[in-house]
Amino acid sequence: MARYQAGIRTEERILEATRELLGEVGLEGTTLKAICDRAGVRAGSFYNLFESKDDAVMQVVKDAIRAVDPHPDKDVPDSLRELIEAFILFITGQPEVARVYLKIAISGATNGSLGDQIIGHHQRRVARFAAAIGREHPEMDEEAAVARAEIILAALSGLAFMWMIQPGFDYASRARLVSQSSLAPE
Amino acid sequence: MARYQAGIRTEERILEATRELLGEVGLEGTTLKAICDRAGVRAGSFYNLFESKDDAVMQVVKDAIRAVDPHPDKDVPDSLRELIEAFILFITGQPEVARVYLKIAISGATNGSLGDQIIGHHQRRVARFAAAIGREHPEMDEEAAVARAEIILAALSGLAFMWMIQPGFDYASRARLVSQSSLAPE
DNA sequence: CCAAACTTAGAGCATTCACTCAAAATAGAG
DNA sequence: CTCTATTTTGAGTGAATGCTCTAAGTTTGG
Repeated sequence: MARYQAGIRTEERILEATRELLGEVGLEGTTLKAICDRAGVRAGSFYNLFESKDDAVMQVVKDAIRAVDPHPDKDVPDSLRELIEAFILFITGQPEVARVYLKIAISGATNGSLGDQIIGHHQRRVARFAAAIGREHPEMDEEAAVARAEIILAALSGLAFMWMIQPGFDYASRARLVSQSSLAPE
Repeated sequence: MARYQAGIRTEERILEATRELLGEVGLEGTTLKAICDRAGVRAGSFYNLFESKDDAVMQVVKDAIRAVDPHPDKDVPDSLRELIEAFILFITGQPEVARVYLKIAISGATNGSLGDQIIGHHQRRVARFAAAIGREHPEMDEEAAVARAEIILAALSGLAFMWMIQPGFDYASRARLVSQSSLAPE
């Protein structure tokens, strides 16, 4: 299954087109035709490289998350502060991709693989936050750490929600308040 | 424009069908055909009574909000605690309609009238929360009251988000913690 | 019972969507 | 250069979608 250069470049063009469209016109406007038009490709080529439209969208979302992941190589444990900063960067750095993420997550897992994958990612994120909290507060039992992780993520998500509705909302600084208050002793 | 009884009953059946469908299959599954099938009505009748599909969805969402509104008659000012309880009731009482609300809000106002209306409603809600806070804390200036209202709504929304992703999440009690902490002096 | 107003039916329209497929074109290894 | 594997094309499919329109039917007030 040796790839040719042409195919690899086409794949990149398609992902770039998908990323741009998600940013410009949201998930609704990111149709297959729109992706193909922008990438300068016909539908057949798209399906030679991707399983489905959702496949391409999911890759873009995953890339965006990965781009701000503090330690994509899994061996280094991350601090809560780093994780929170990564979340802030994810929301502020690619707001429209983040919007898609939240939207799909809210839509639930009934919609098929896209929702399933994002919810799965979210739950792994909760676990990662909880692990960091557990590491920094050894006196806390696991249940309490998970509860705190959920609250922190709820706050970060809720602030993101407000920001997306009210463009003037100062997301980053409010989110850092969450960081401070959550890092303080109970 | 005197209404006949038949038309009024049909309108109610359509709204009931829409409400049920939003709860059972979400916004995606609530198609015109599904609504009409369940209401036992043809498309023509639907459009005799509603401007568009979004019109019917919007009425359902508005009704749900209104049903838990502490003081629909505007003269009585509401307390912050009442407003928070109303929000909790909105989320827990009709979770799937609330899901639709959050989803449309996140989708933004570019999607047309549905998004516009929900964002408008949201902003009125912020103002109402801020007014209640201002009433209960006369020493606080207006800007601070608005900021606090935004944070409270962000927390409530974020918790709702978590609940929708993790069904085991105990929304009501966590949300009441927001209530307590936000009612405490600064 | 009449007539005007309102309601309903239901076929059908125009559009959009994600996706398929067989054949032509091209790239790359030997 | 040749031969094979990969890539690209682009018309086409079938299934949805929201919505329209006209003719027929029903309700209501007088």
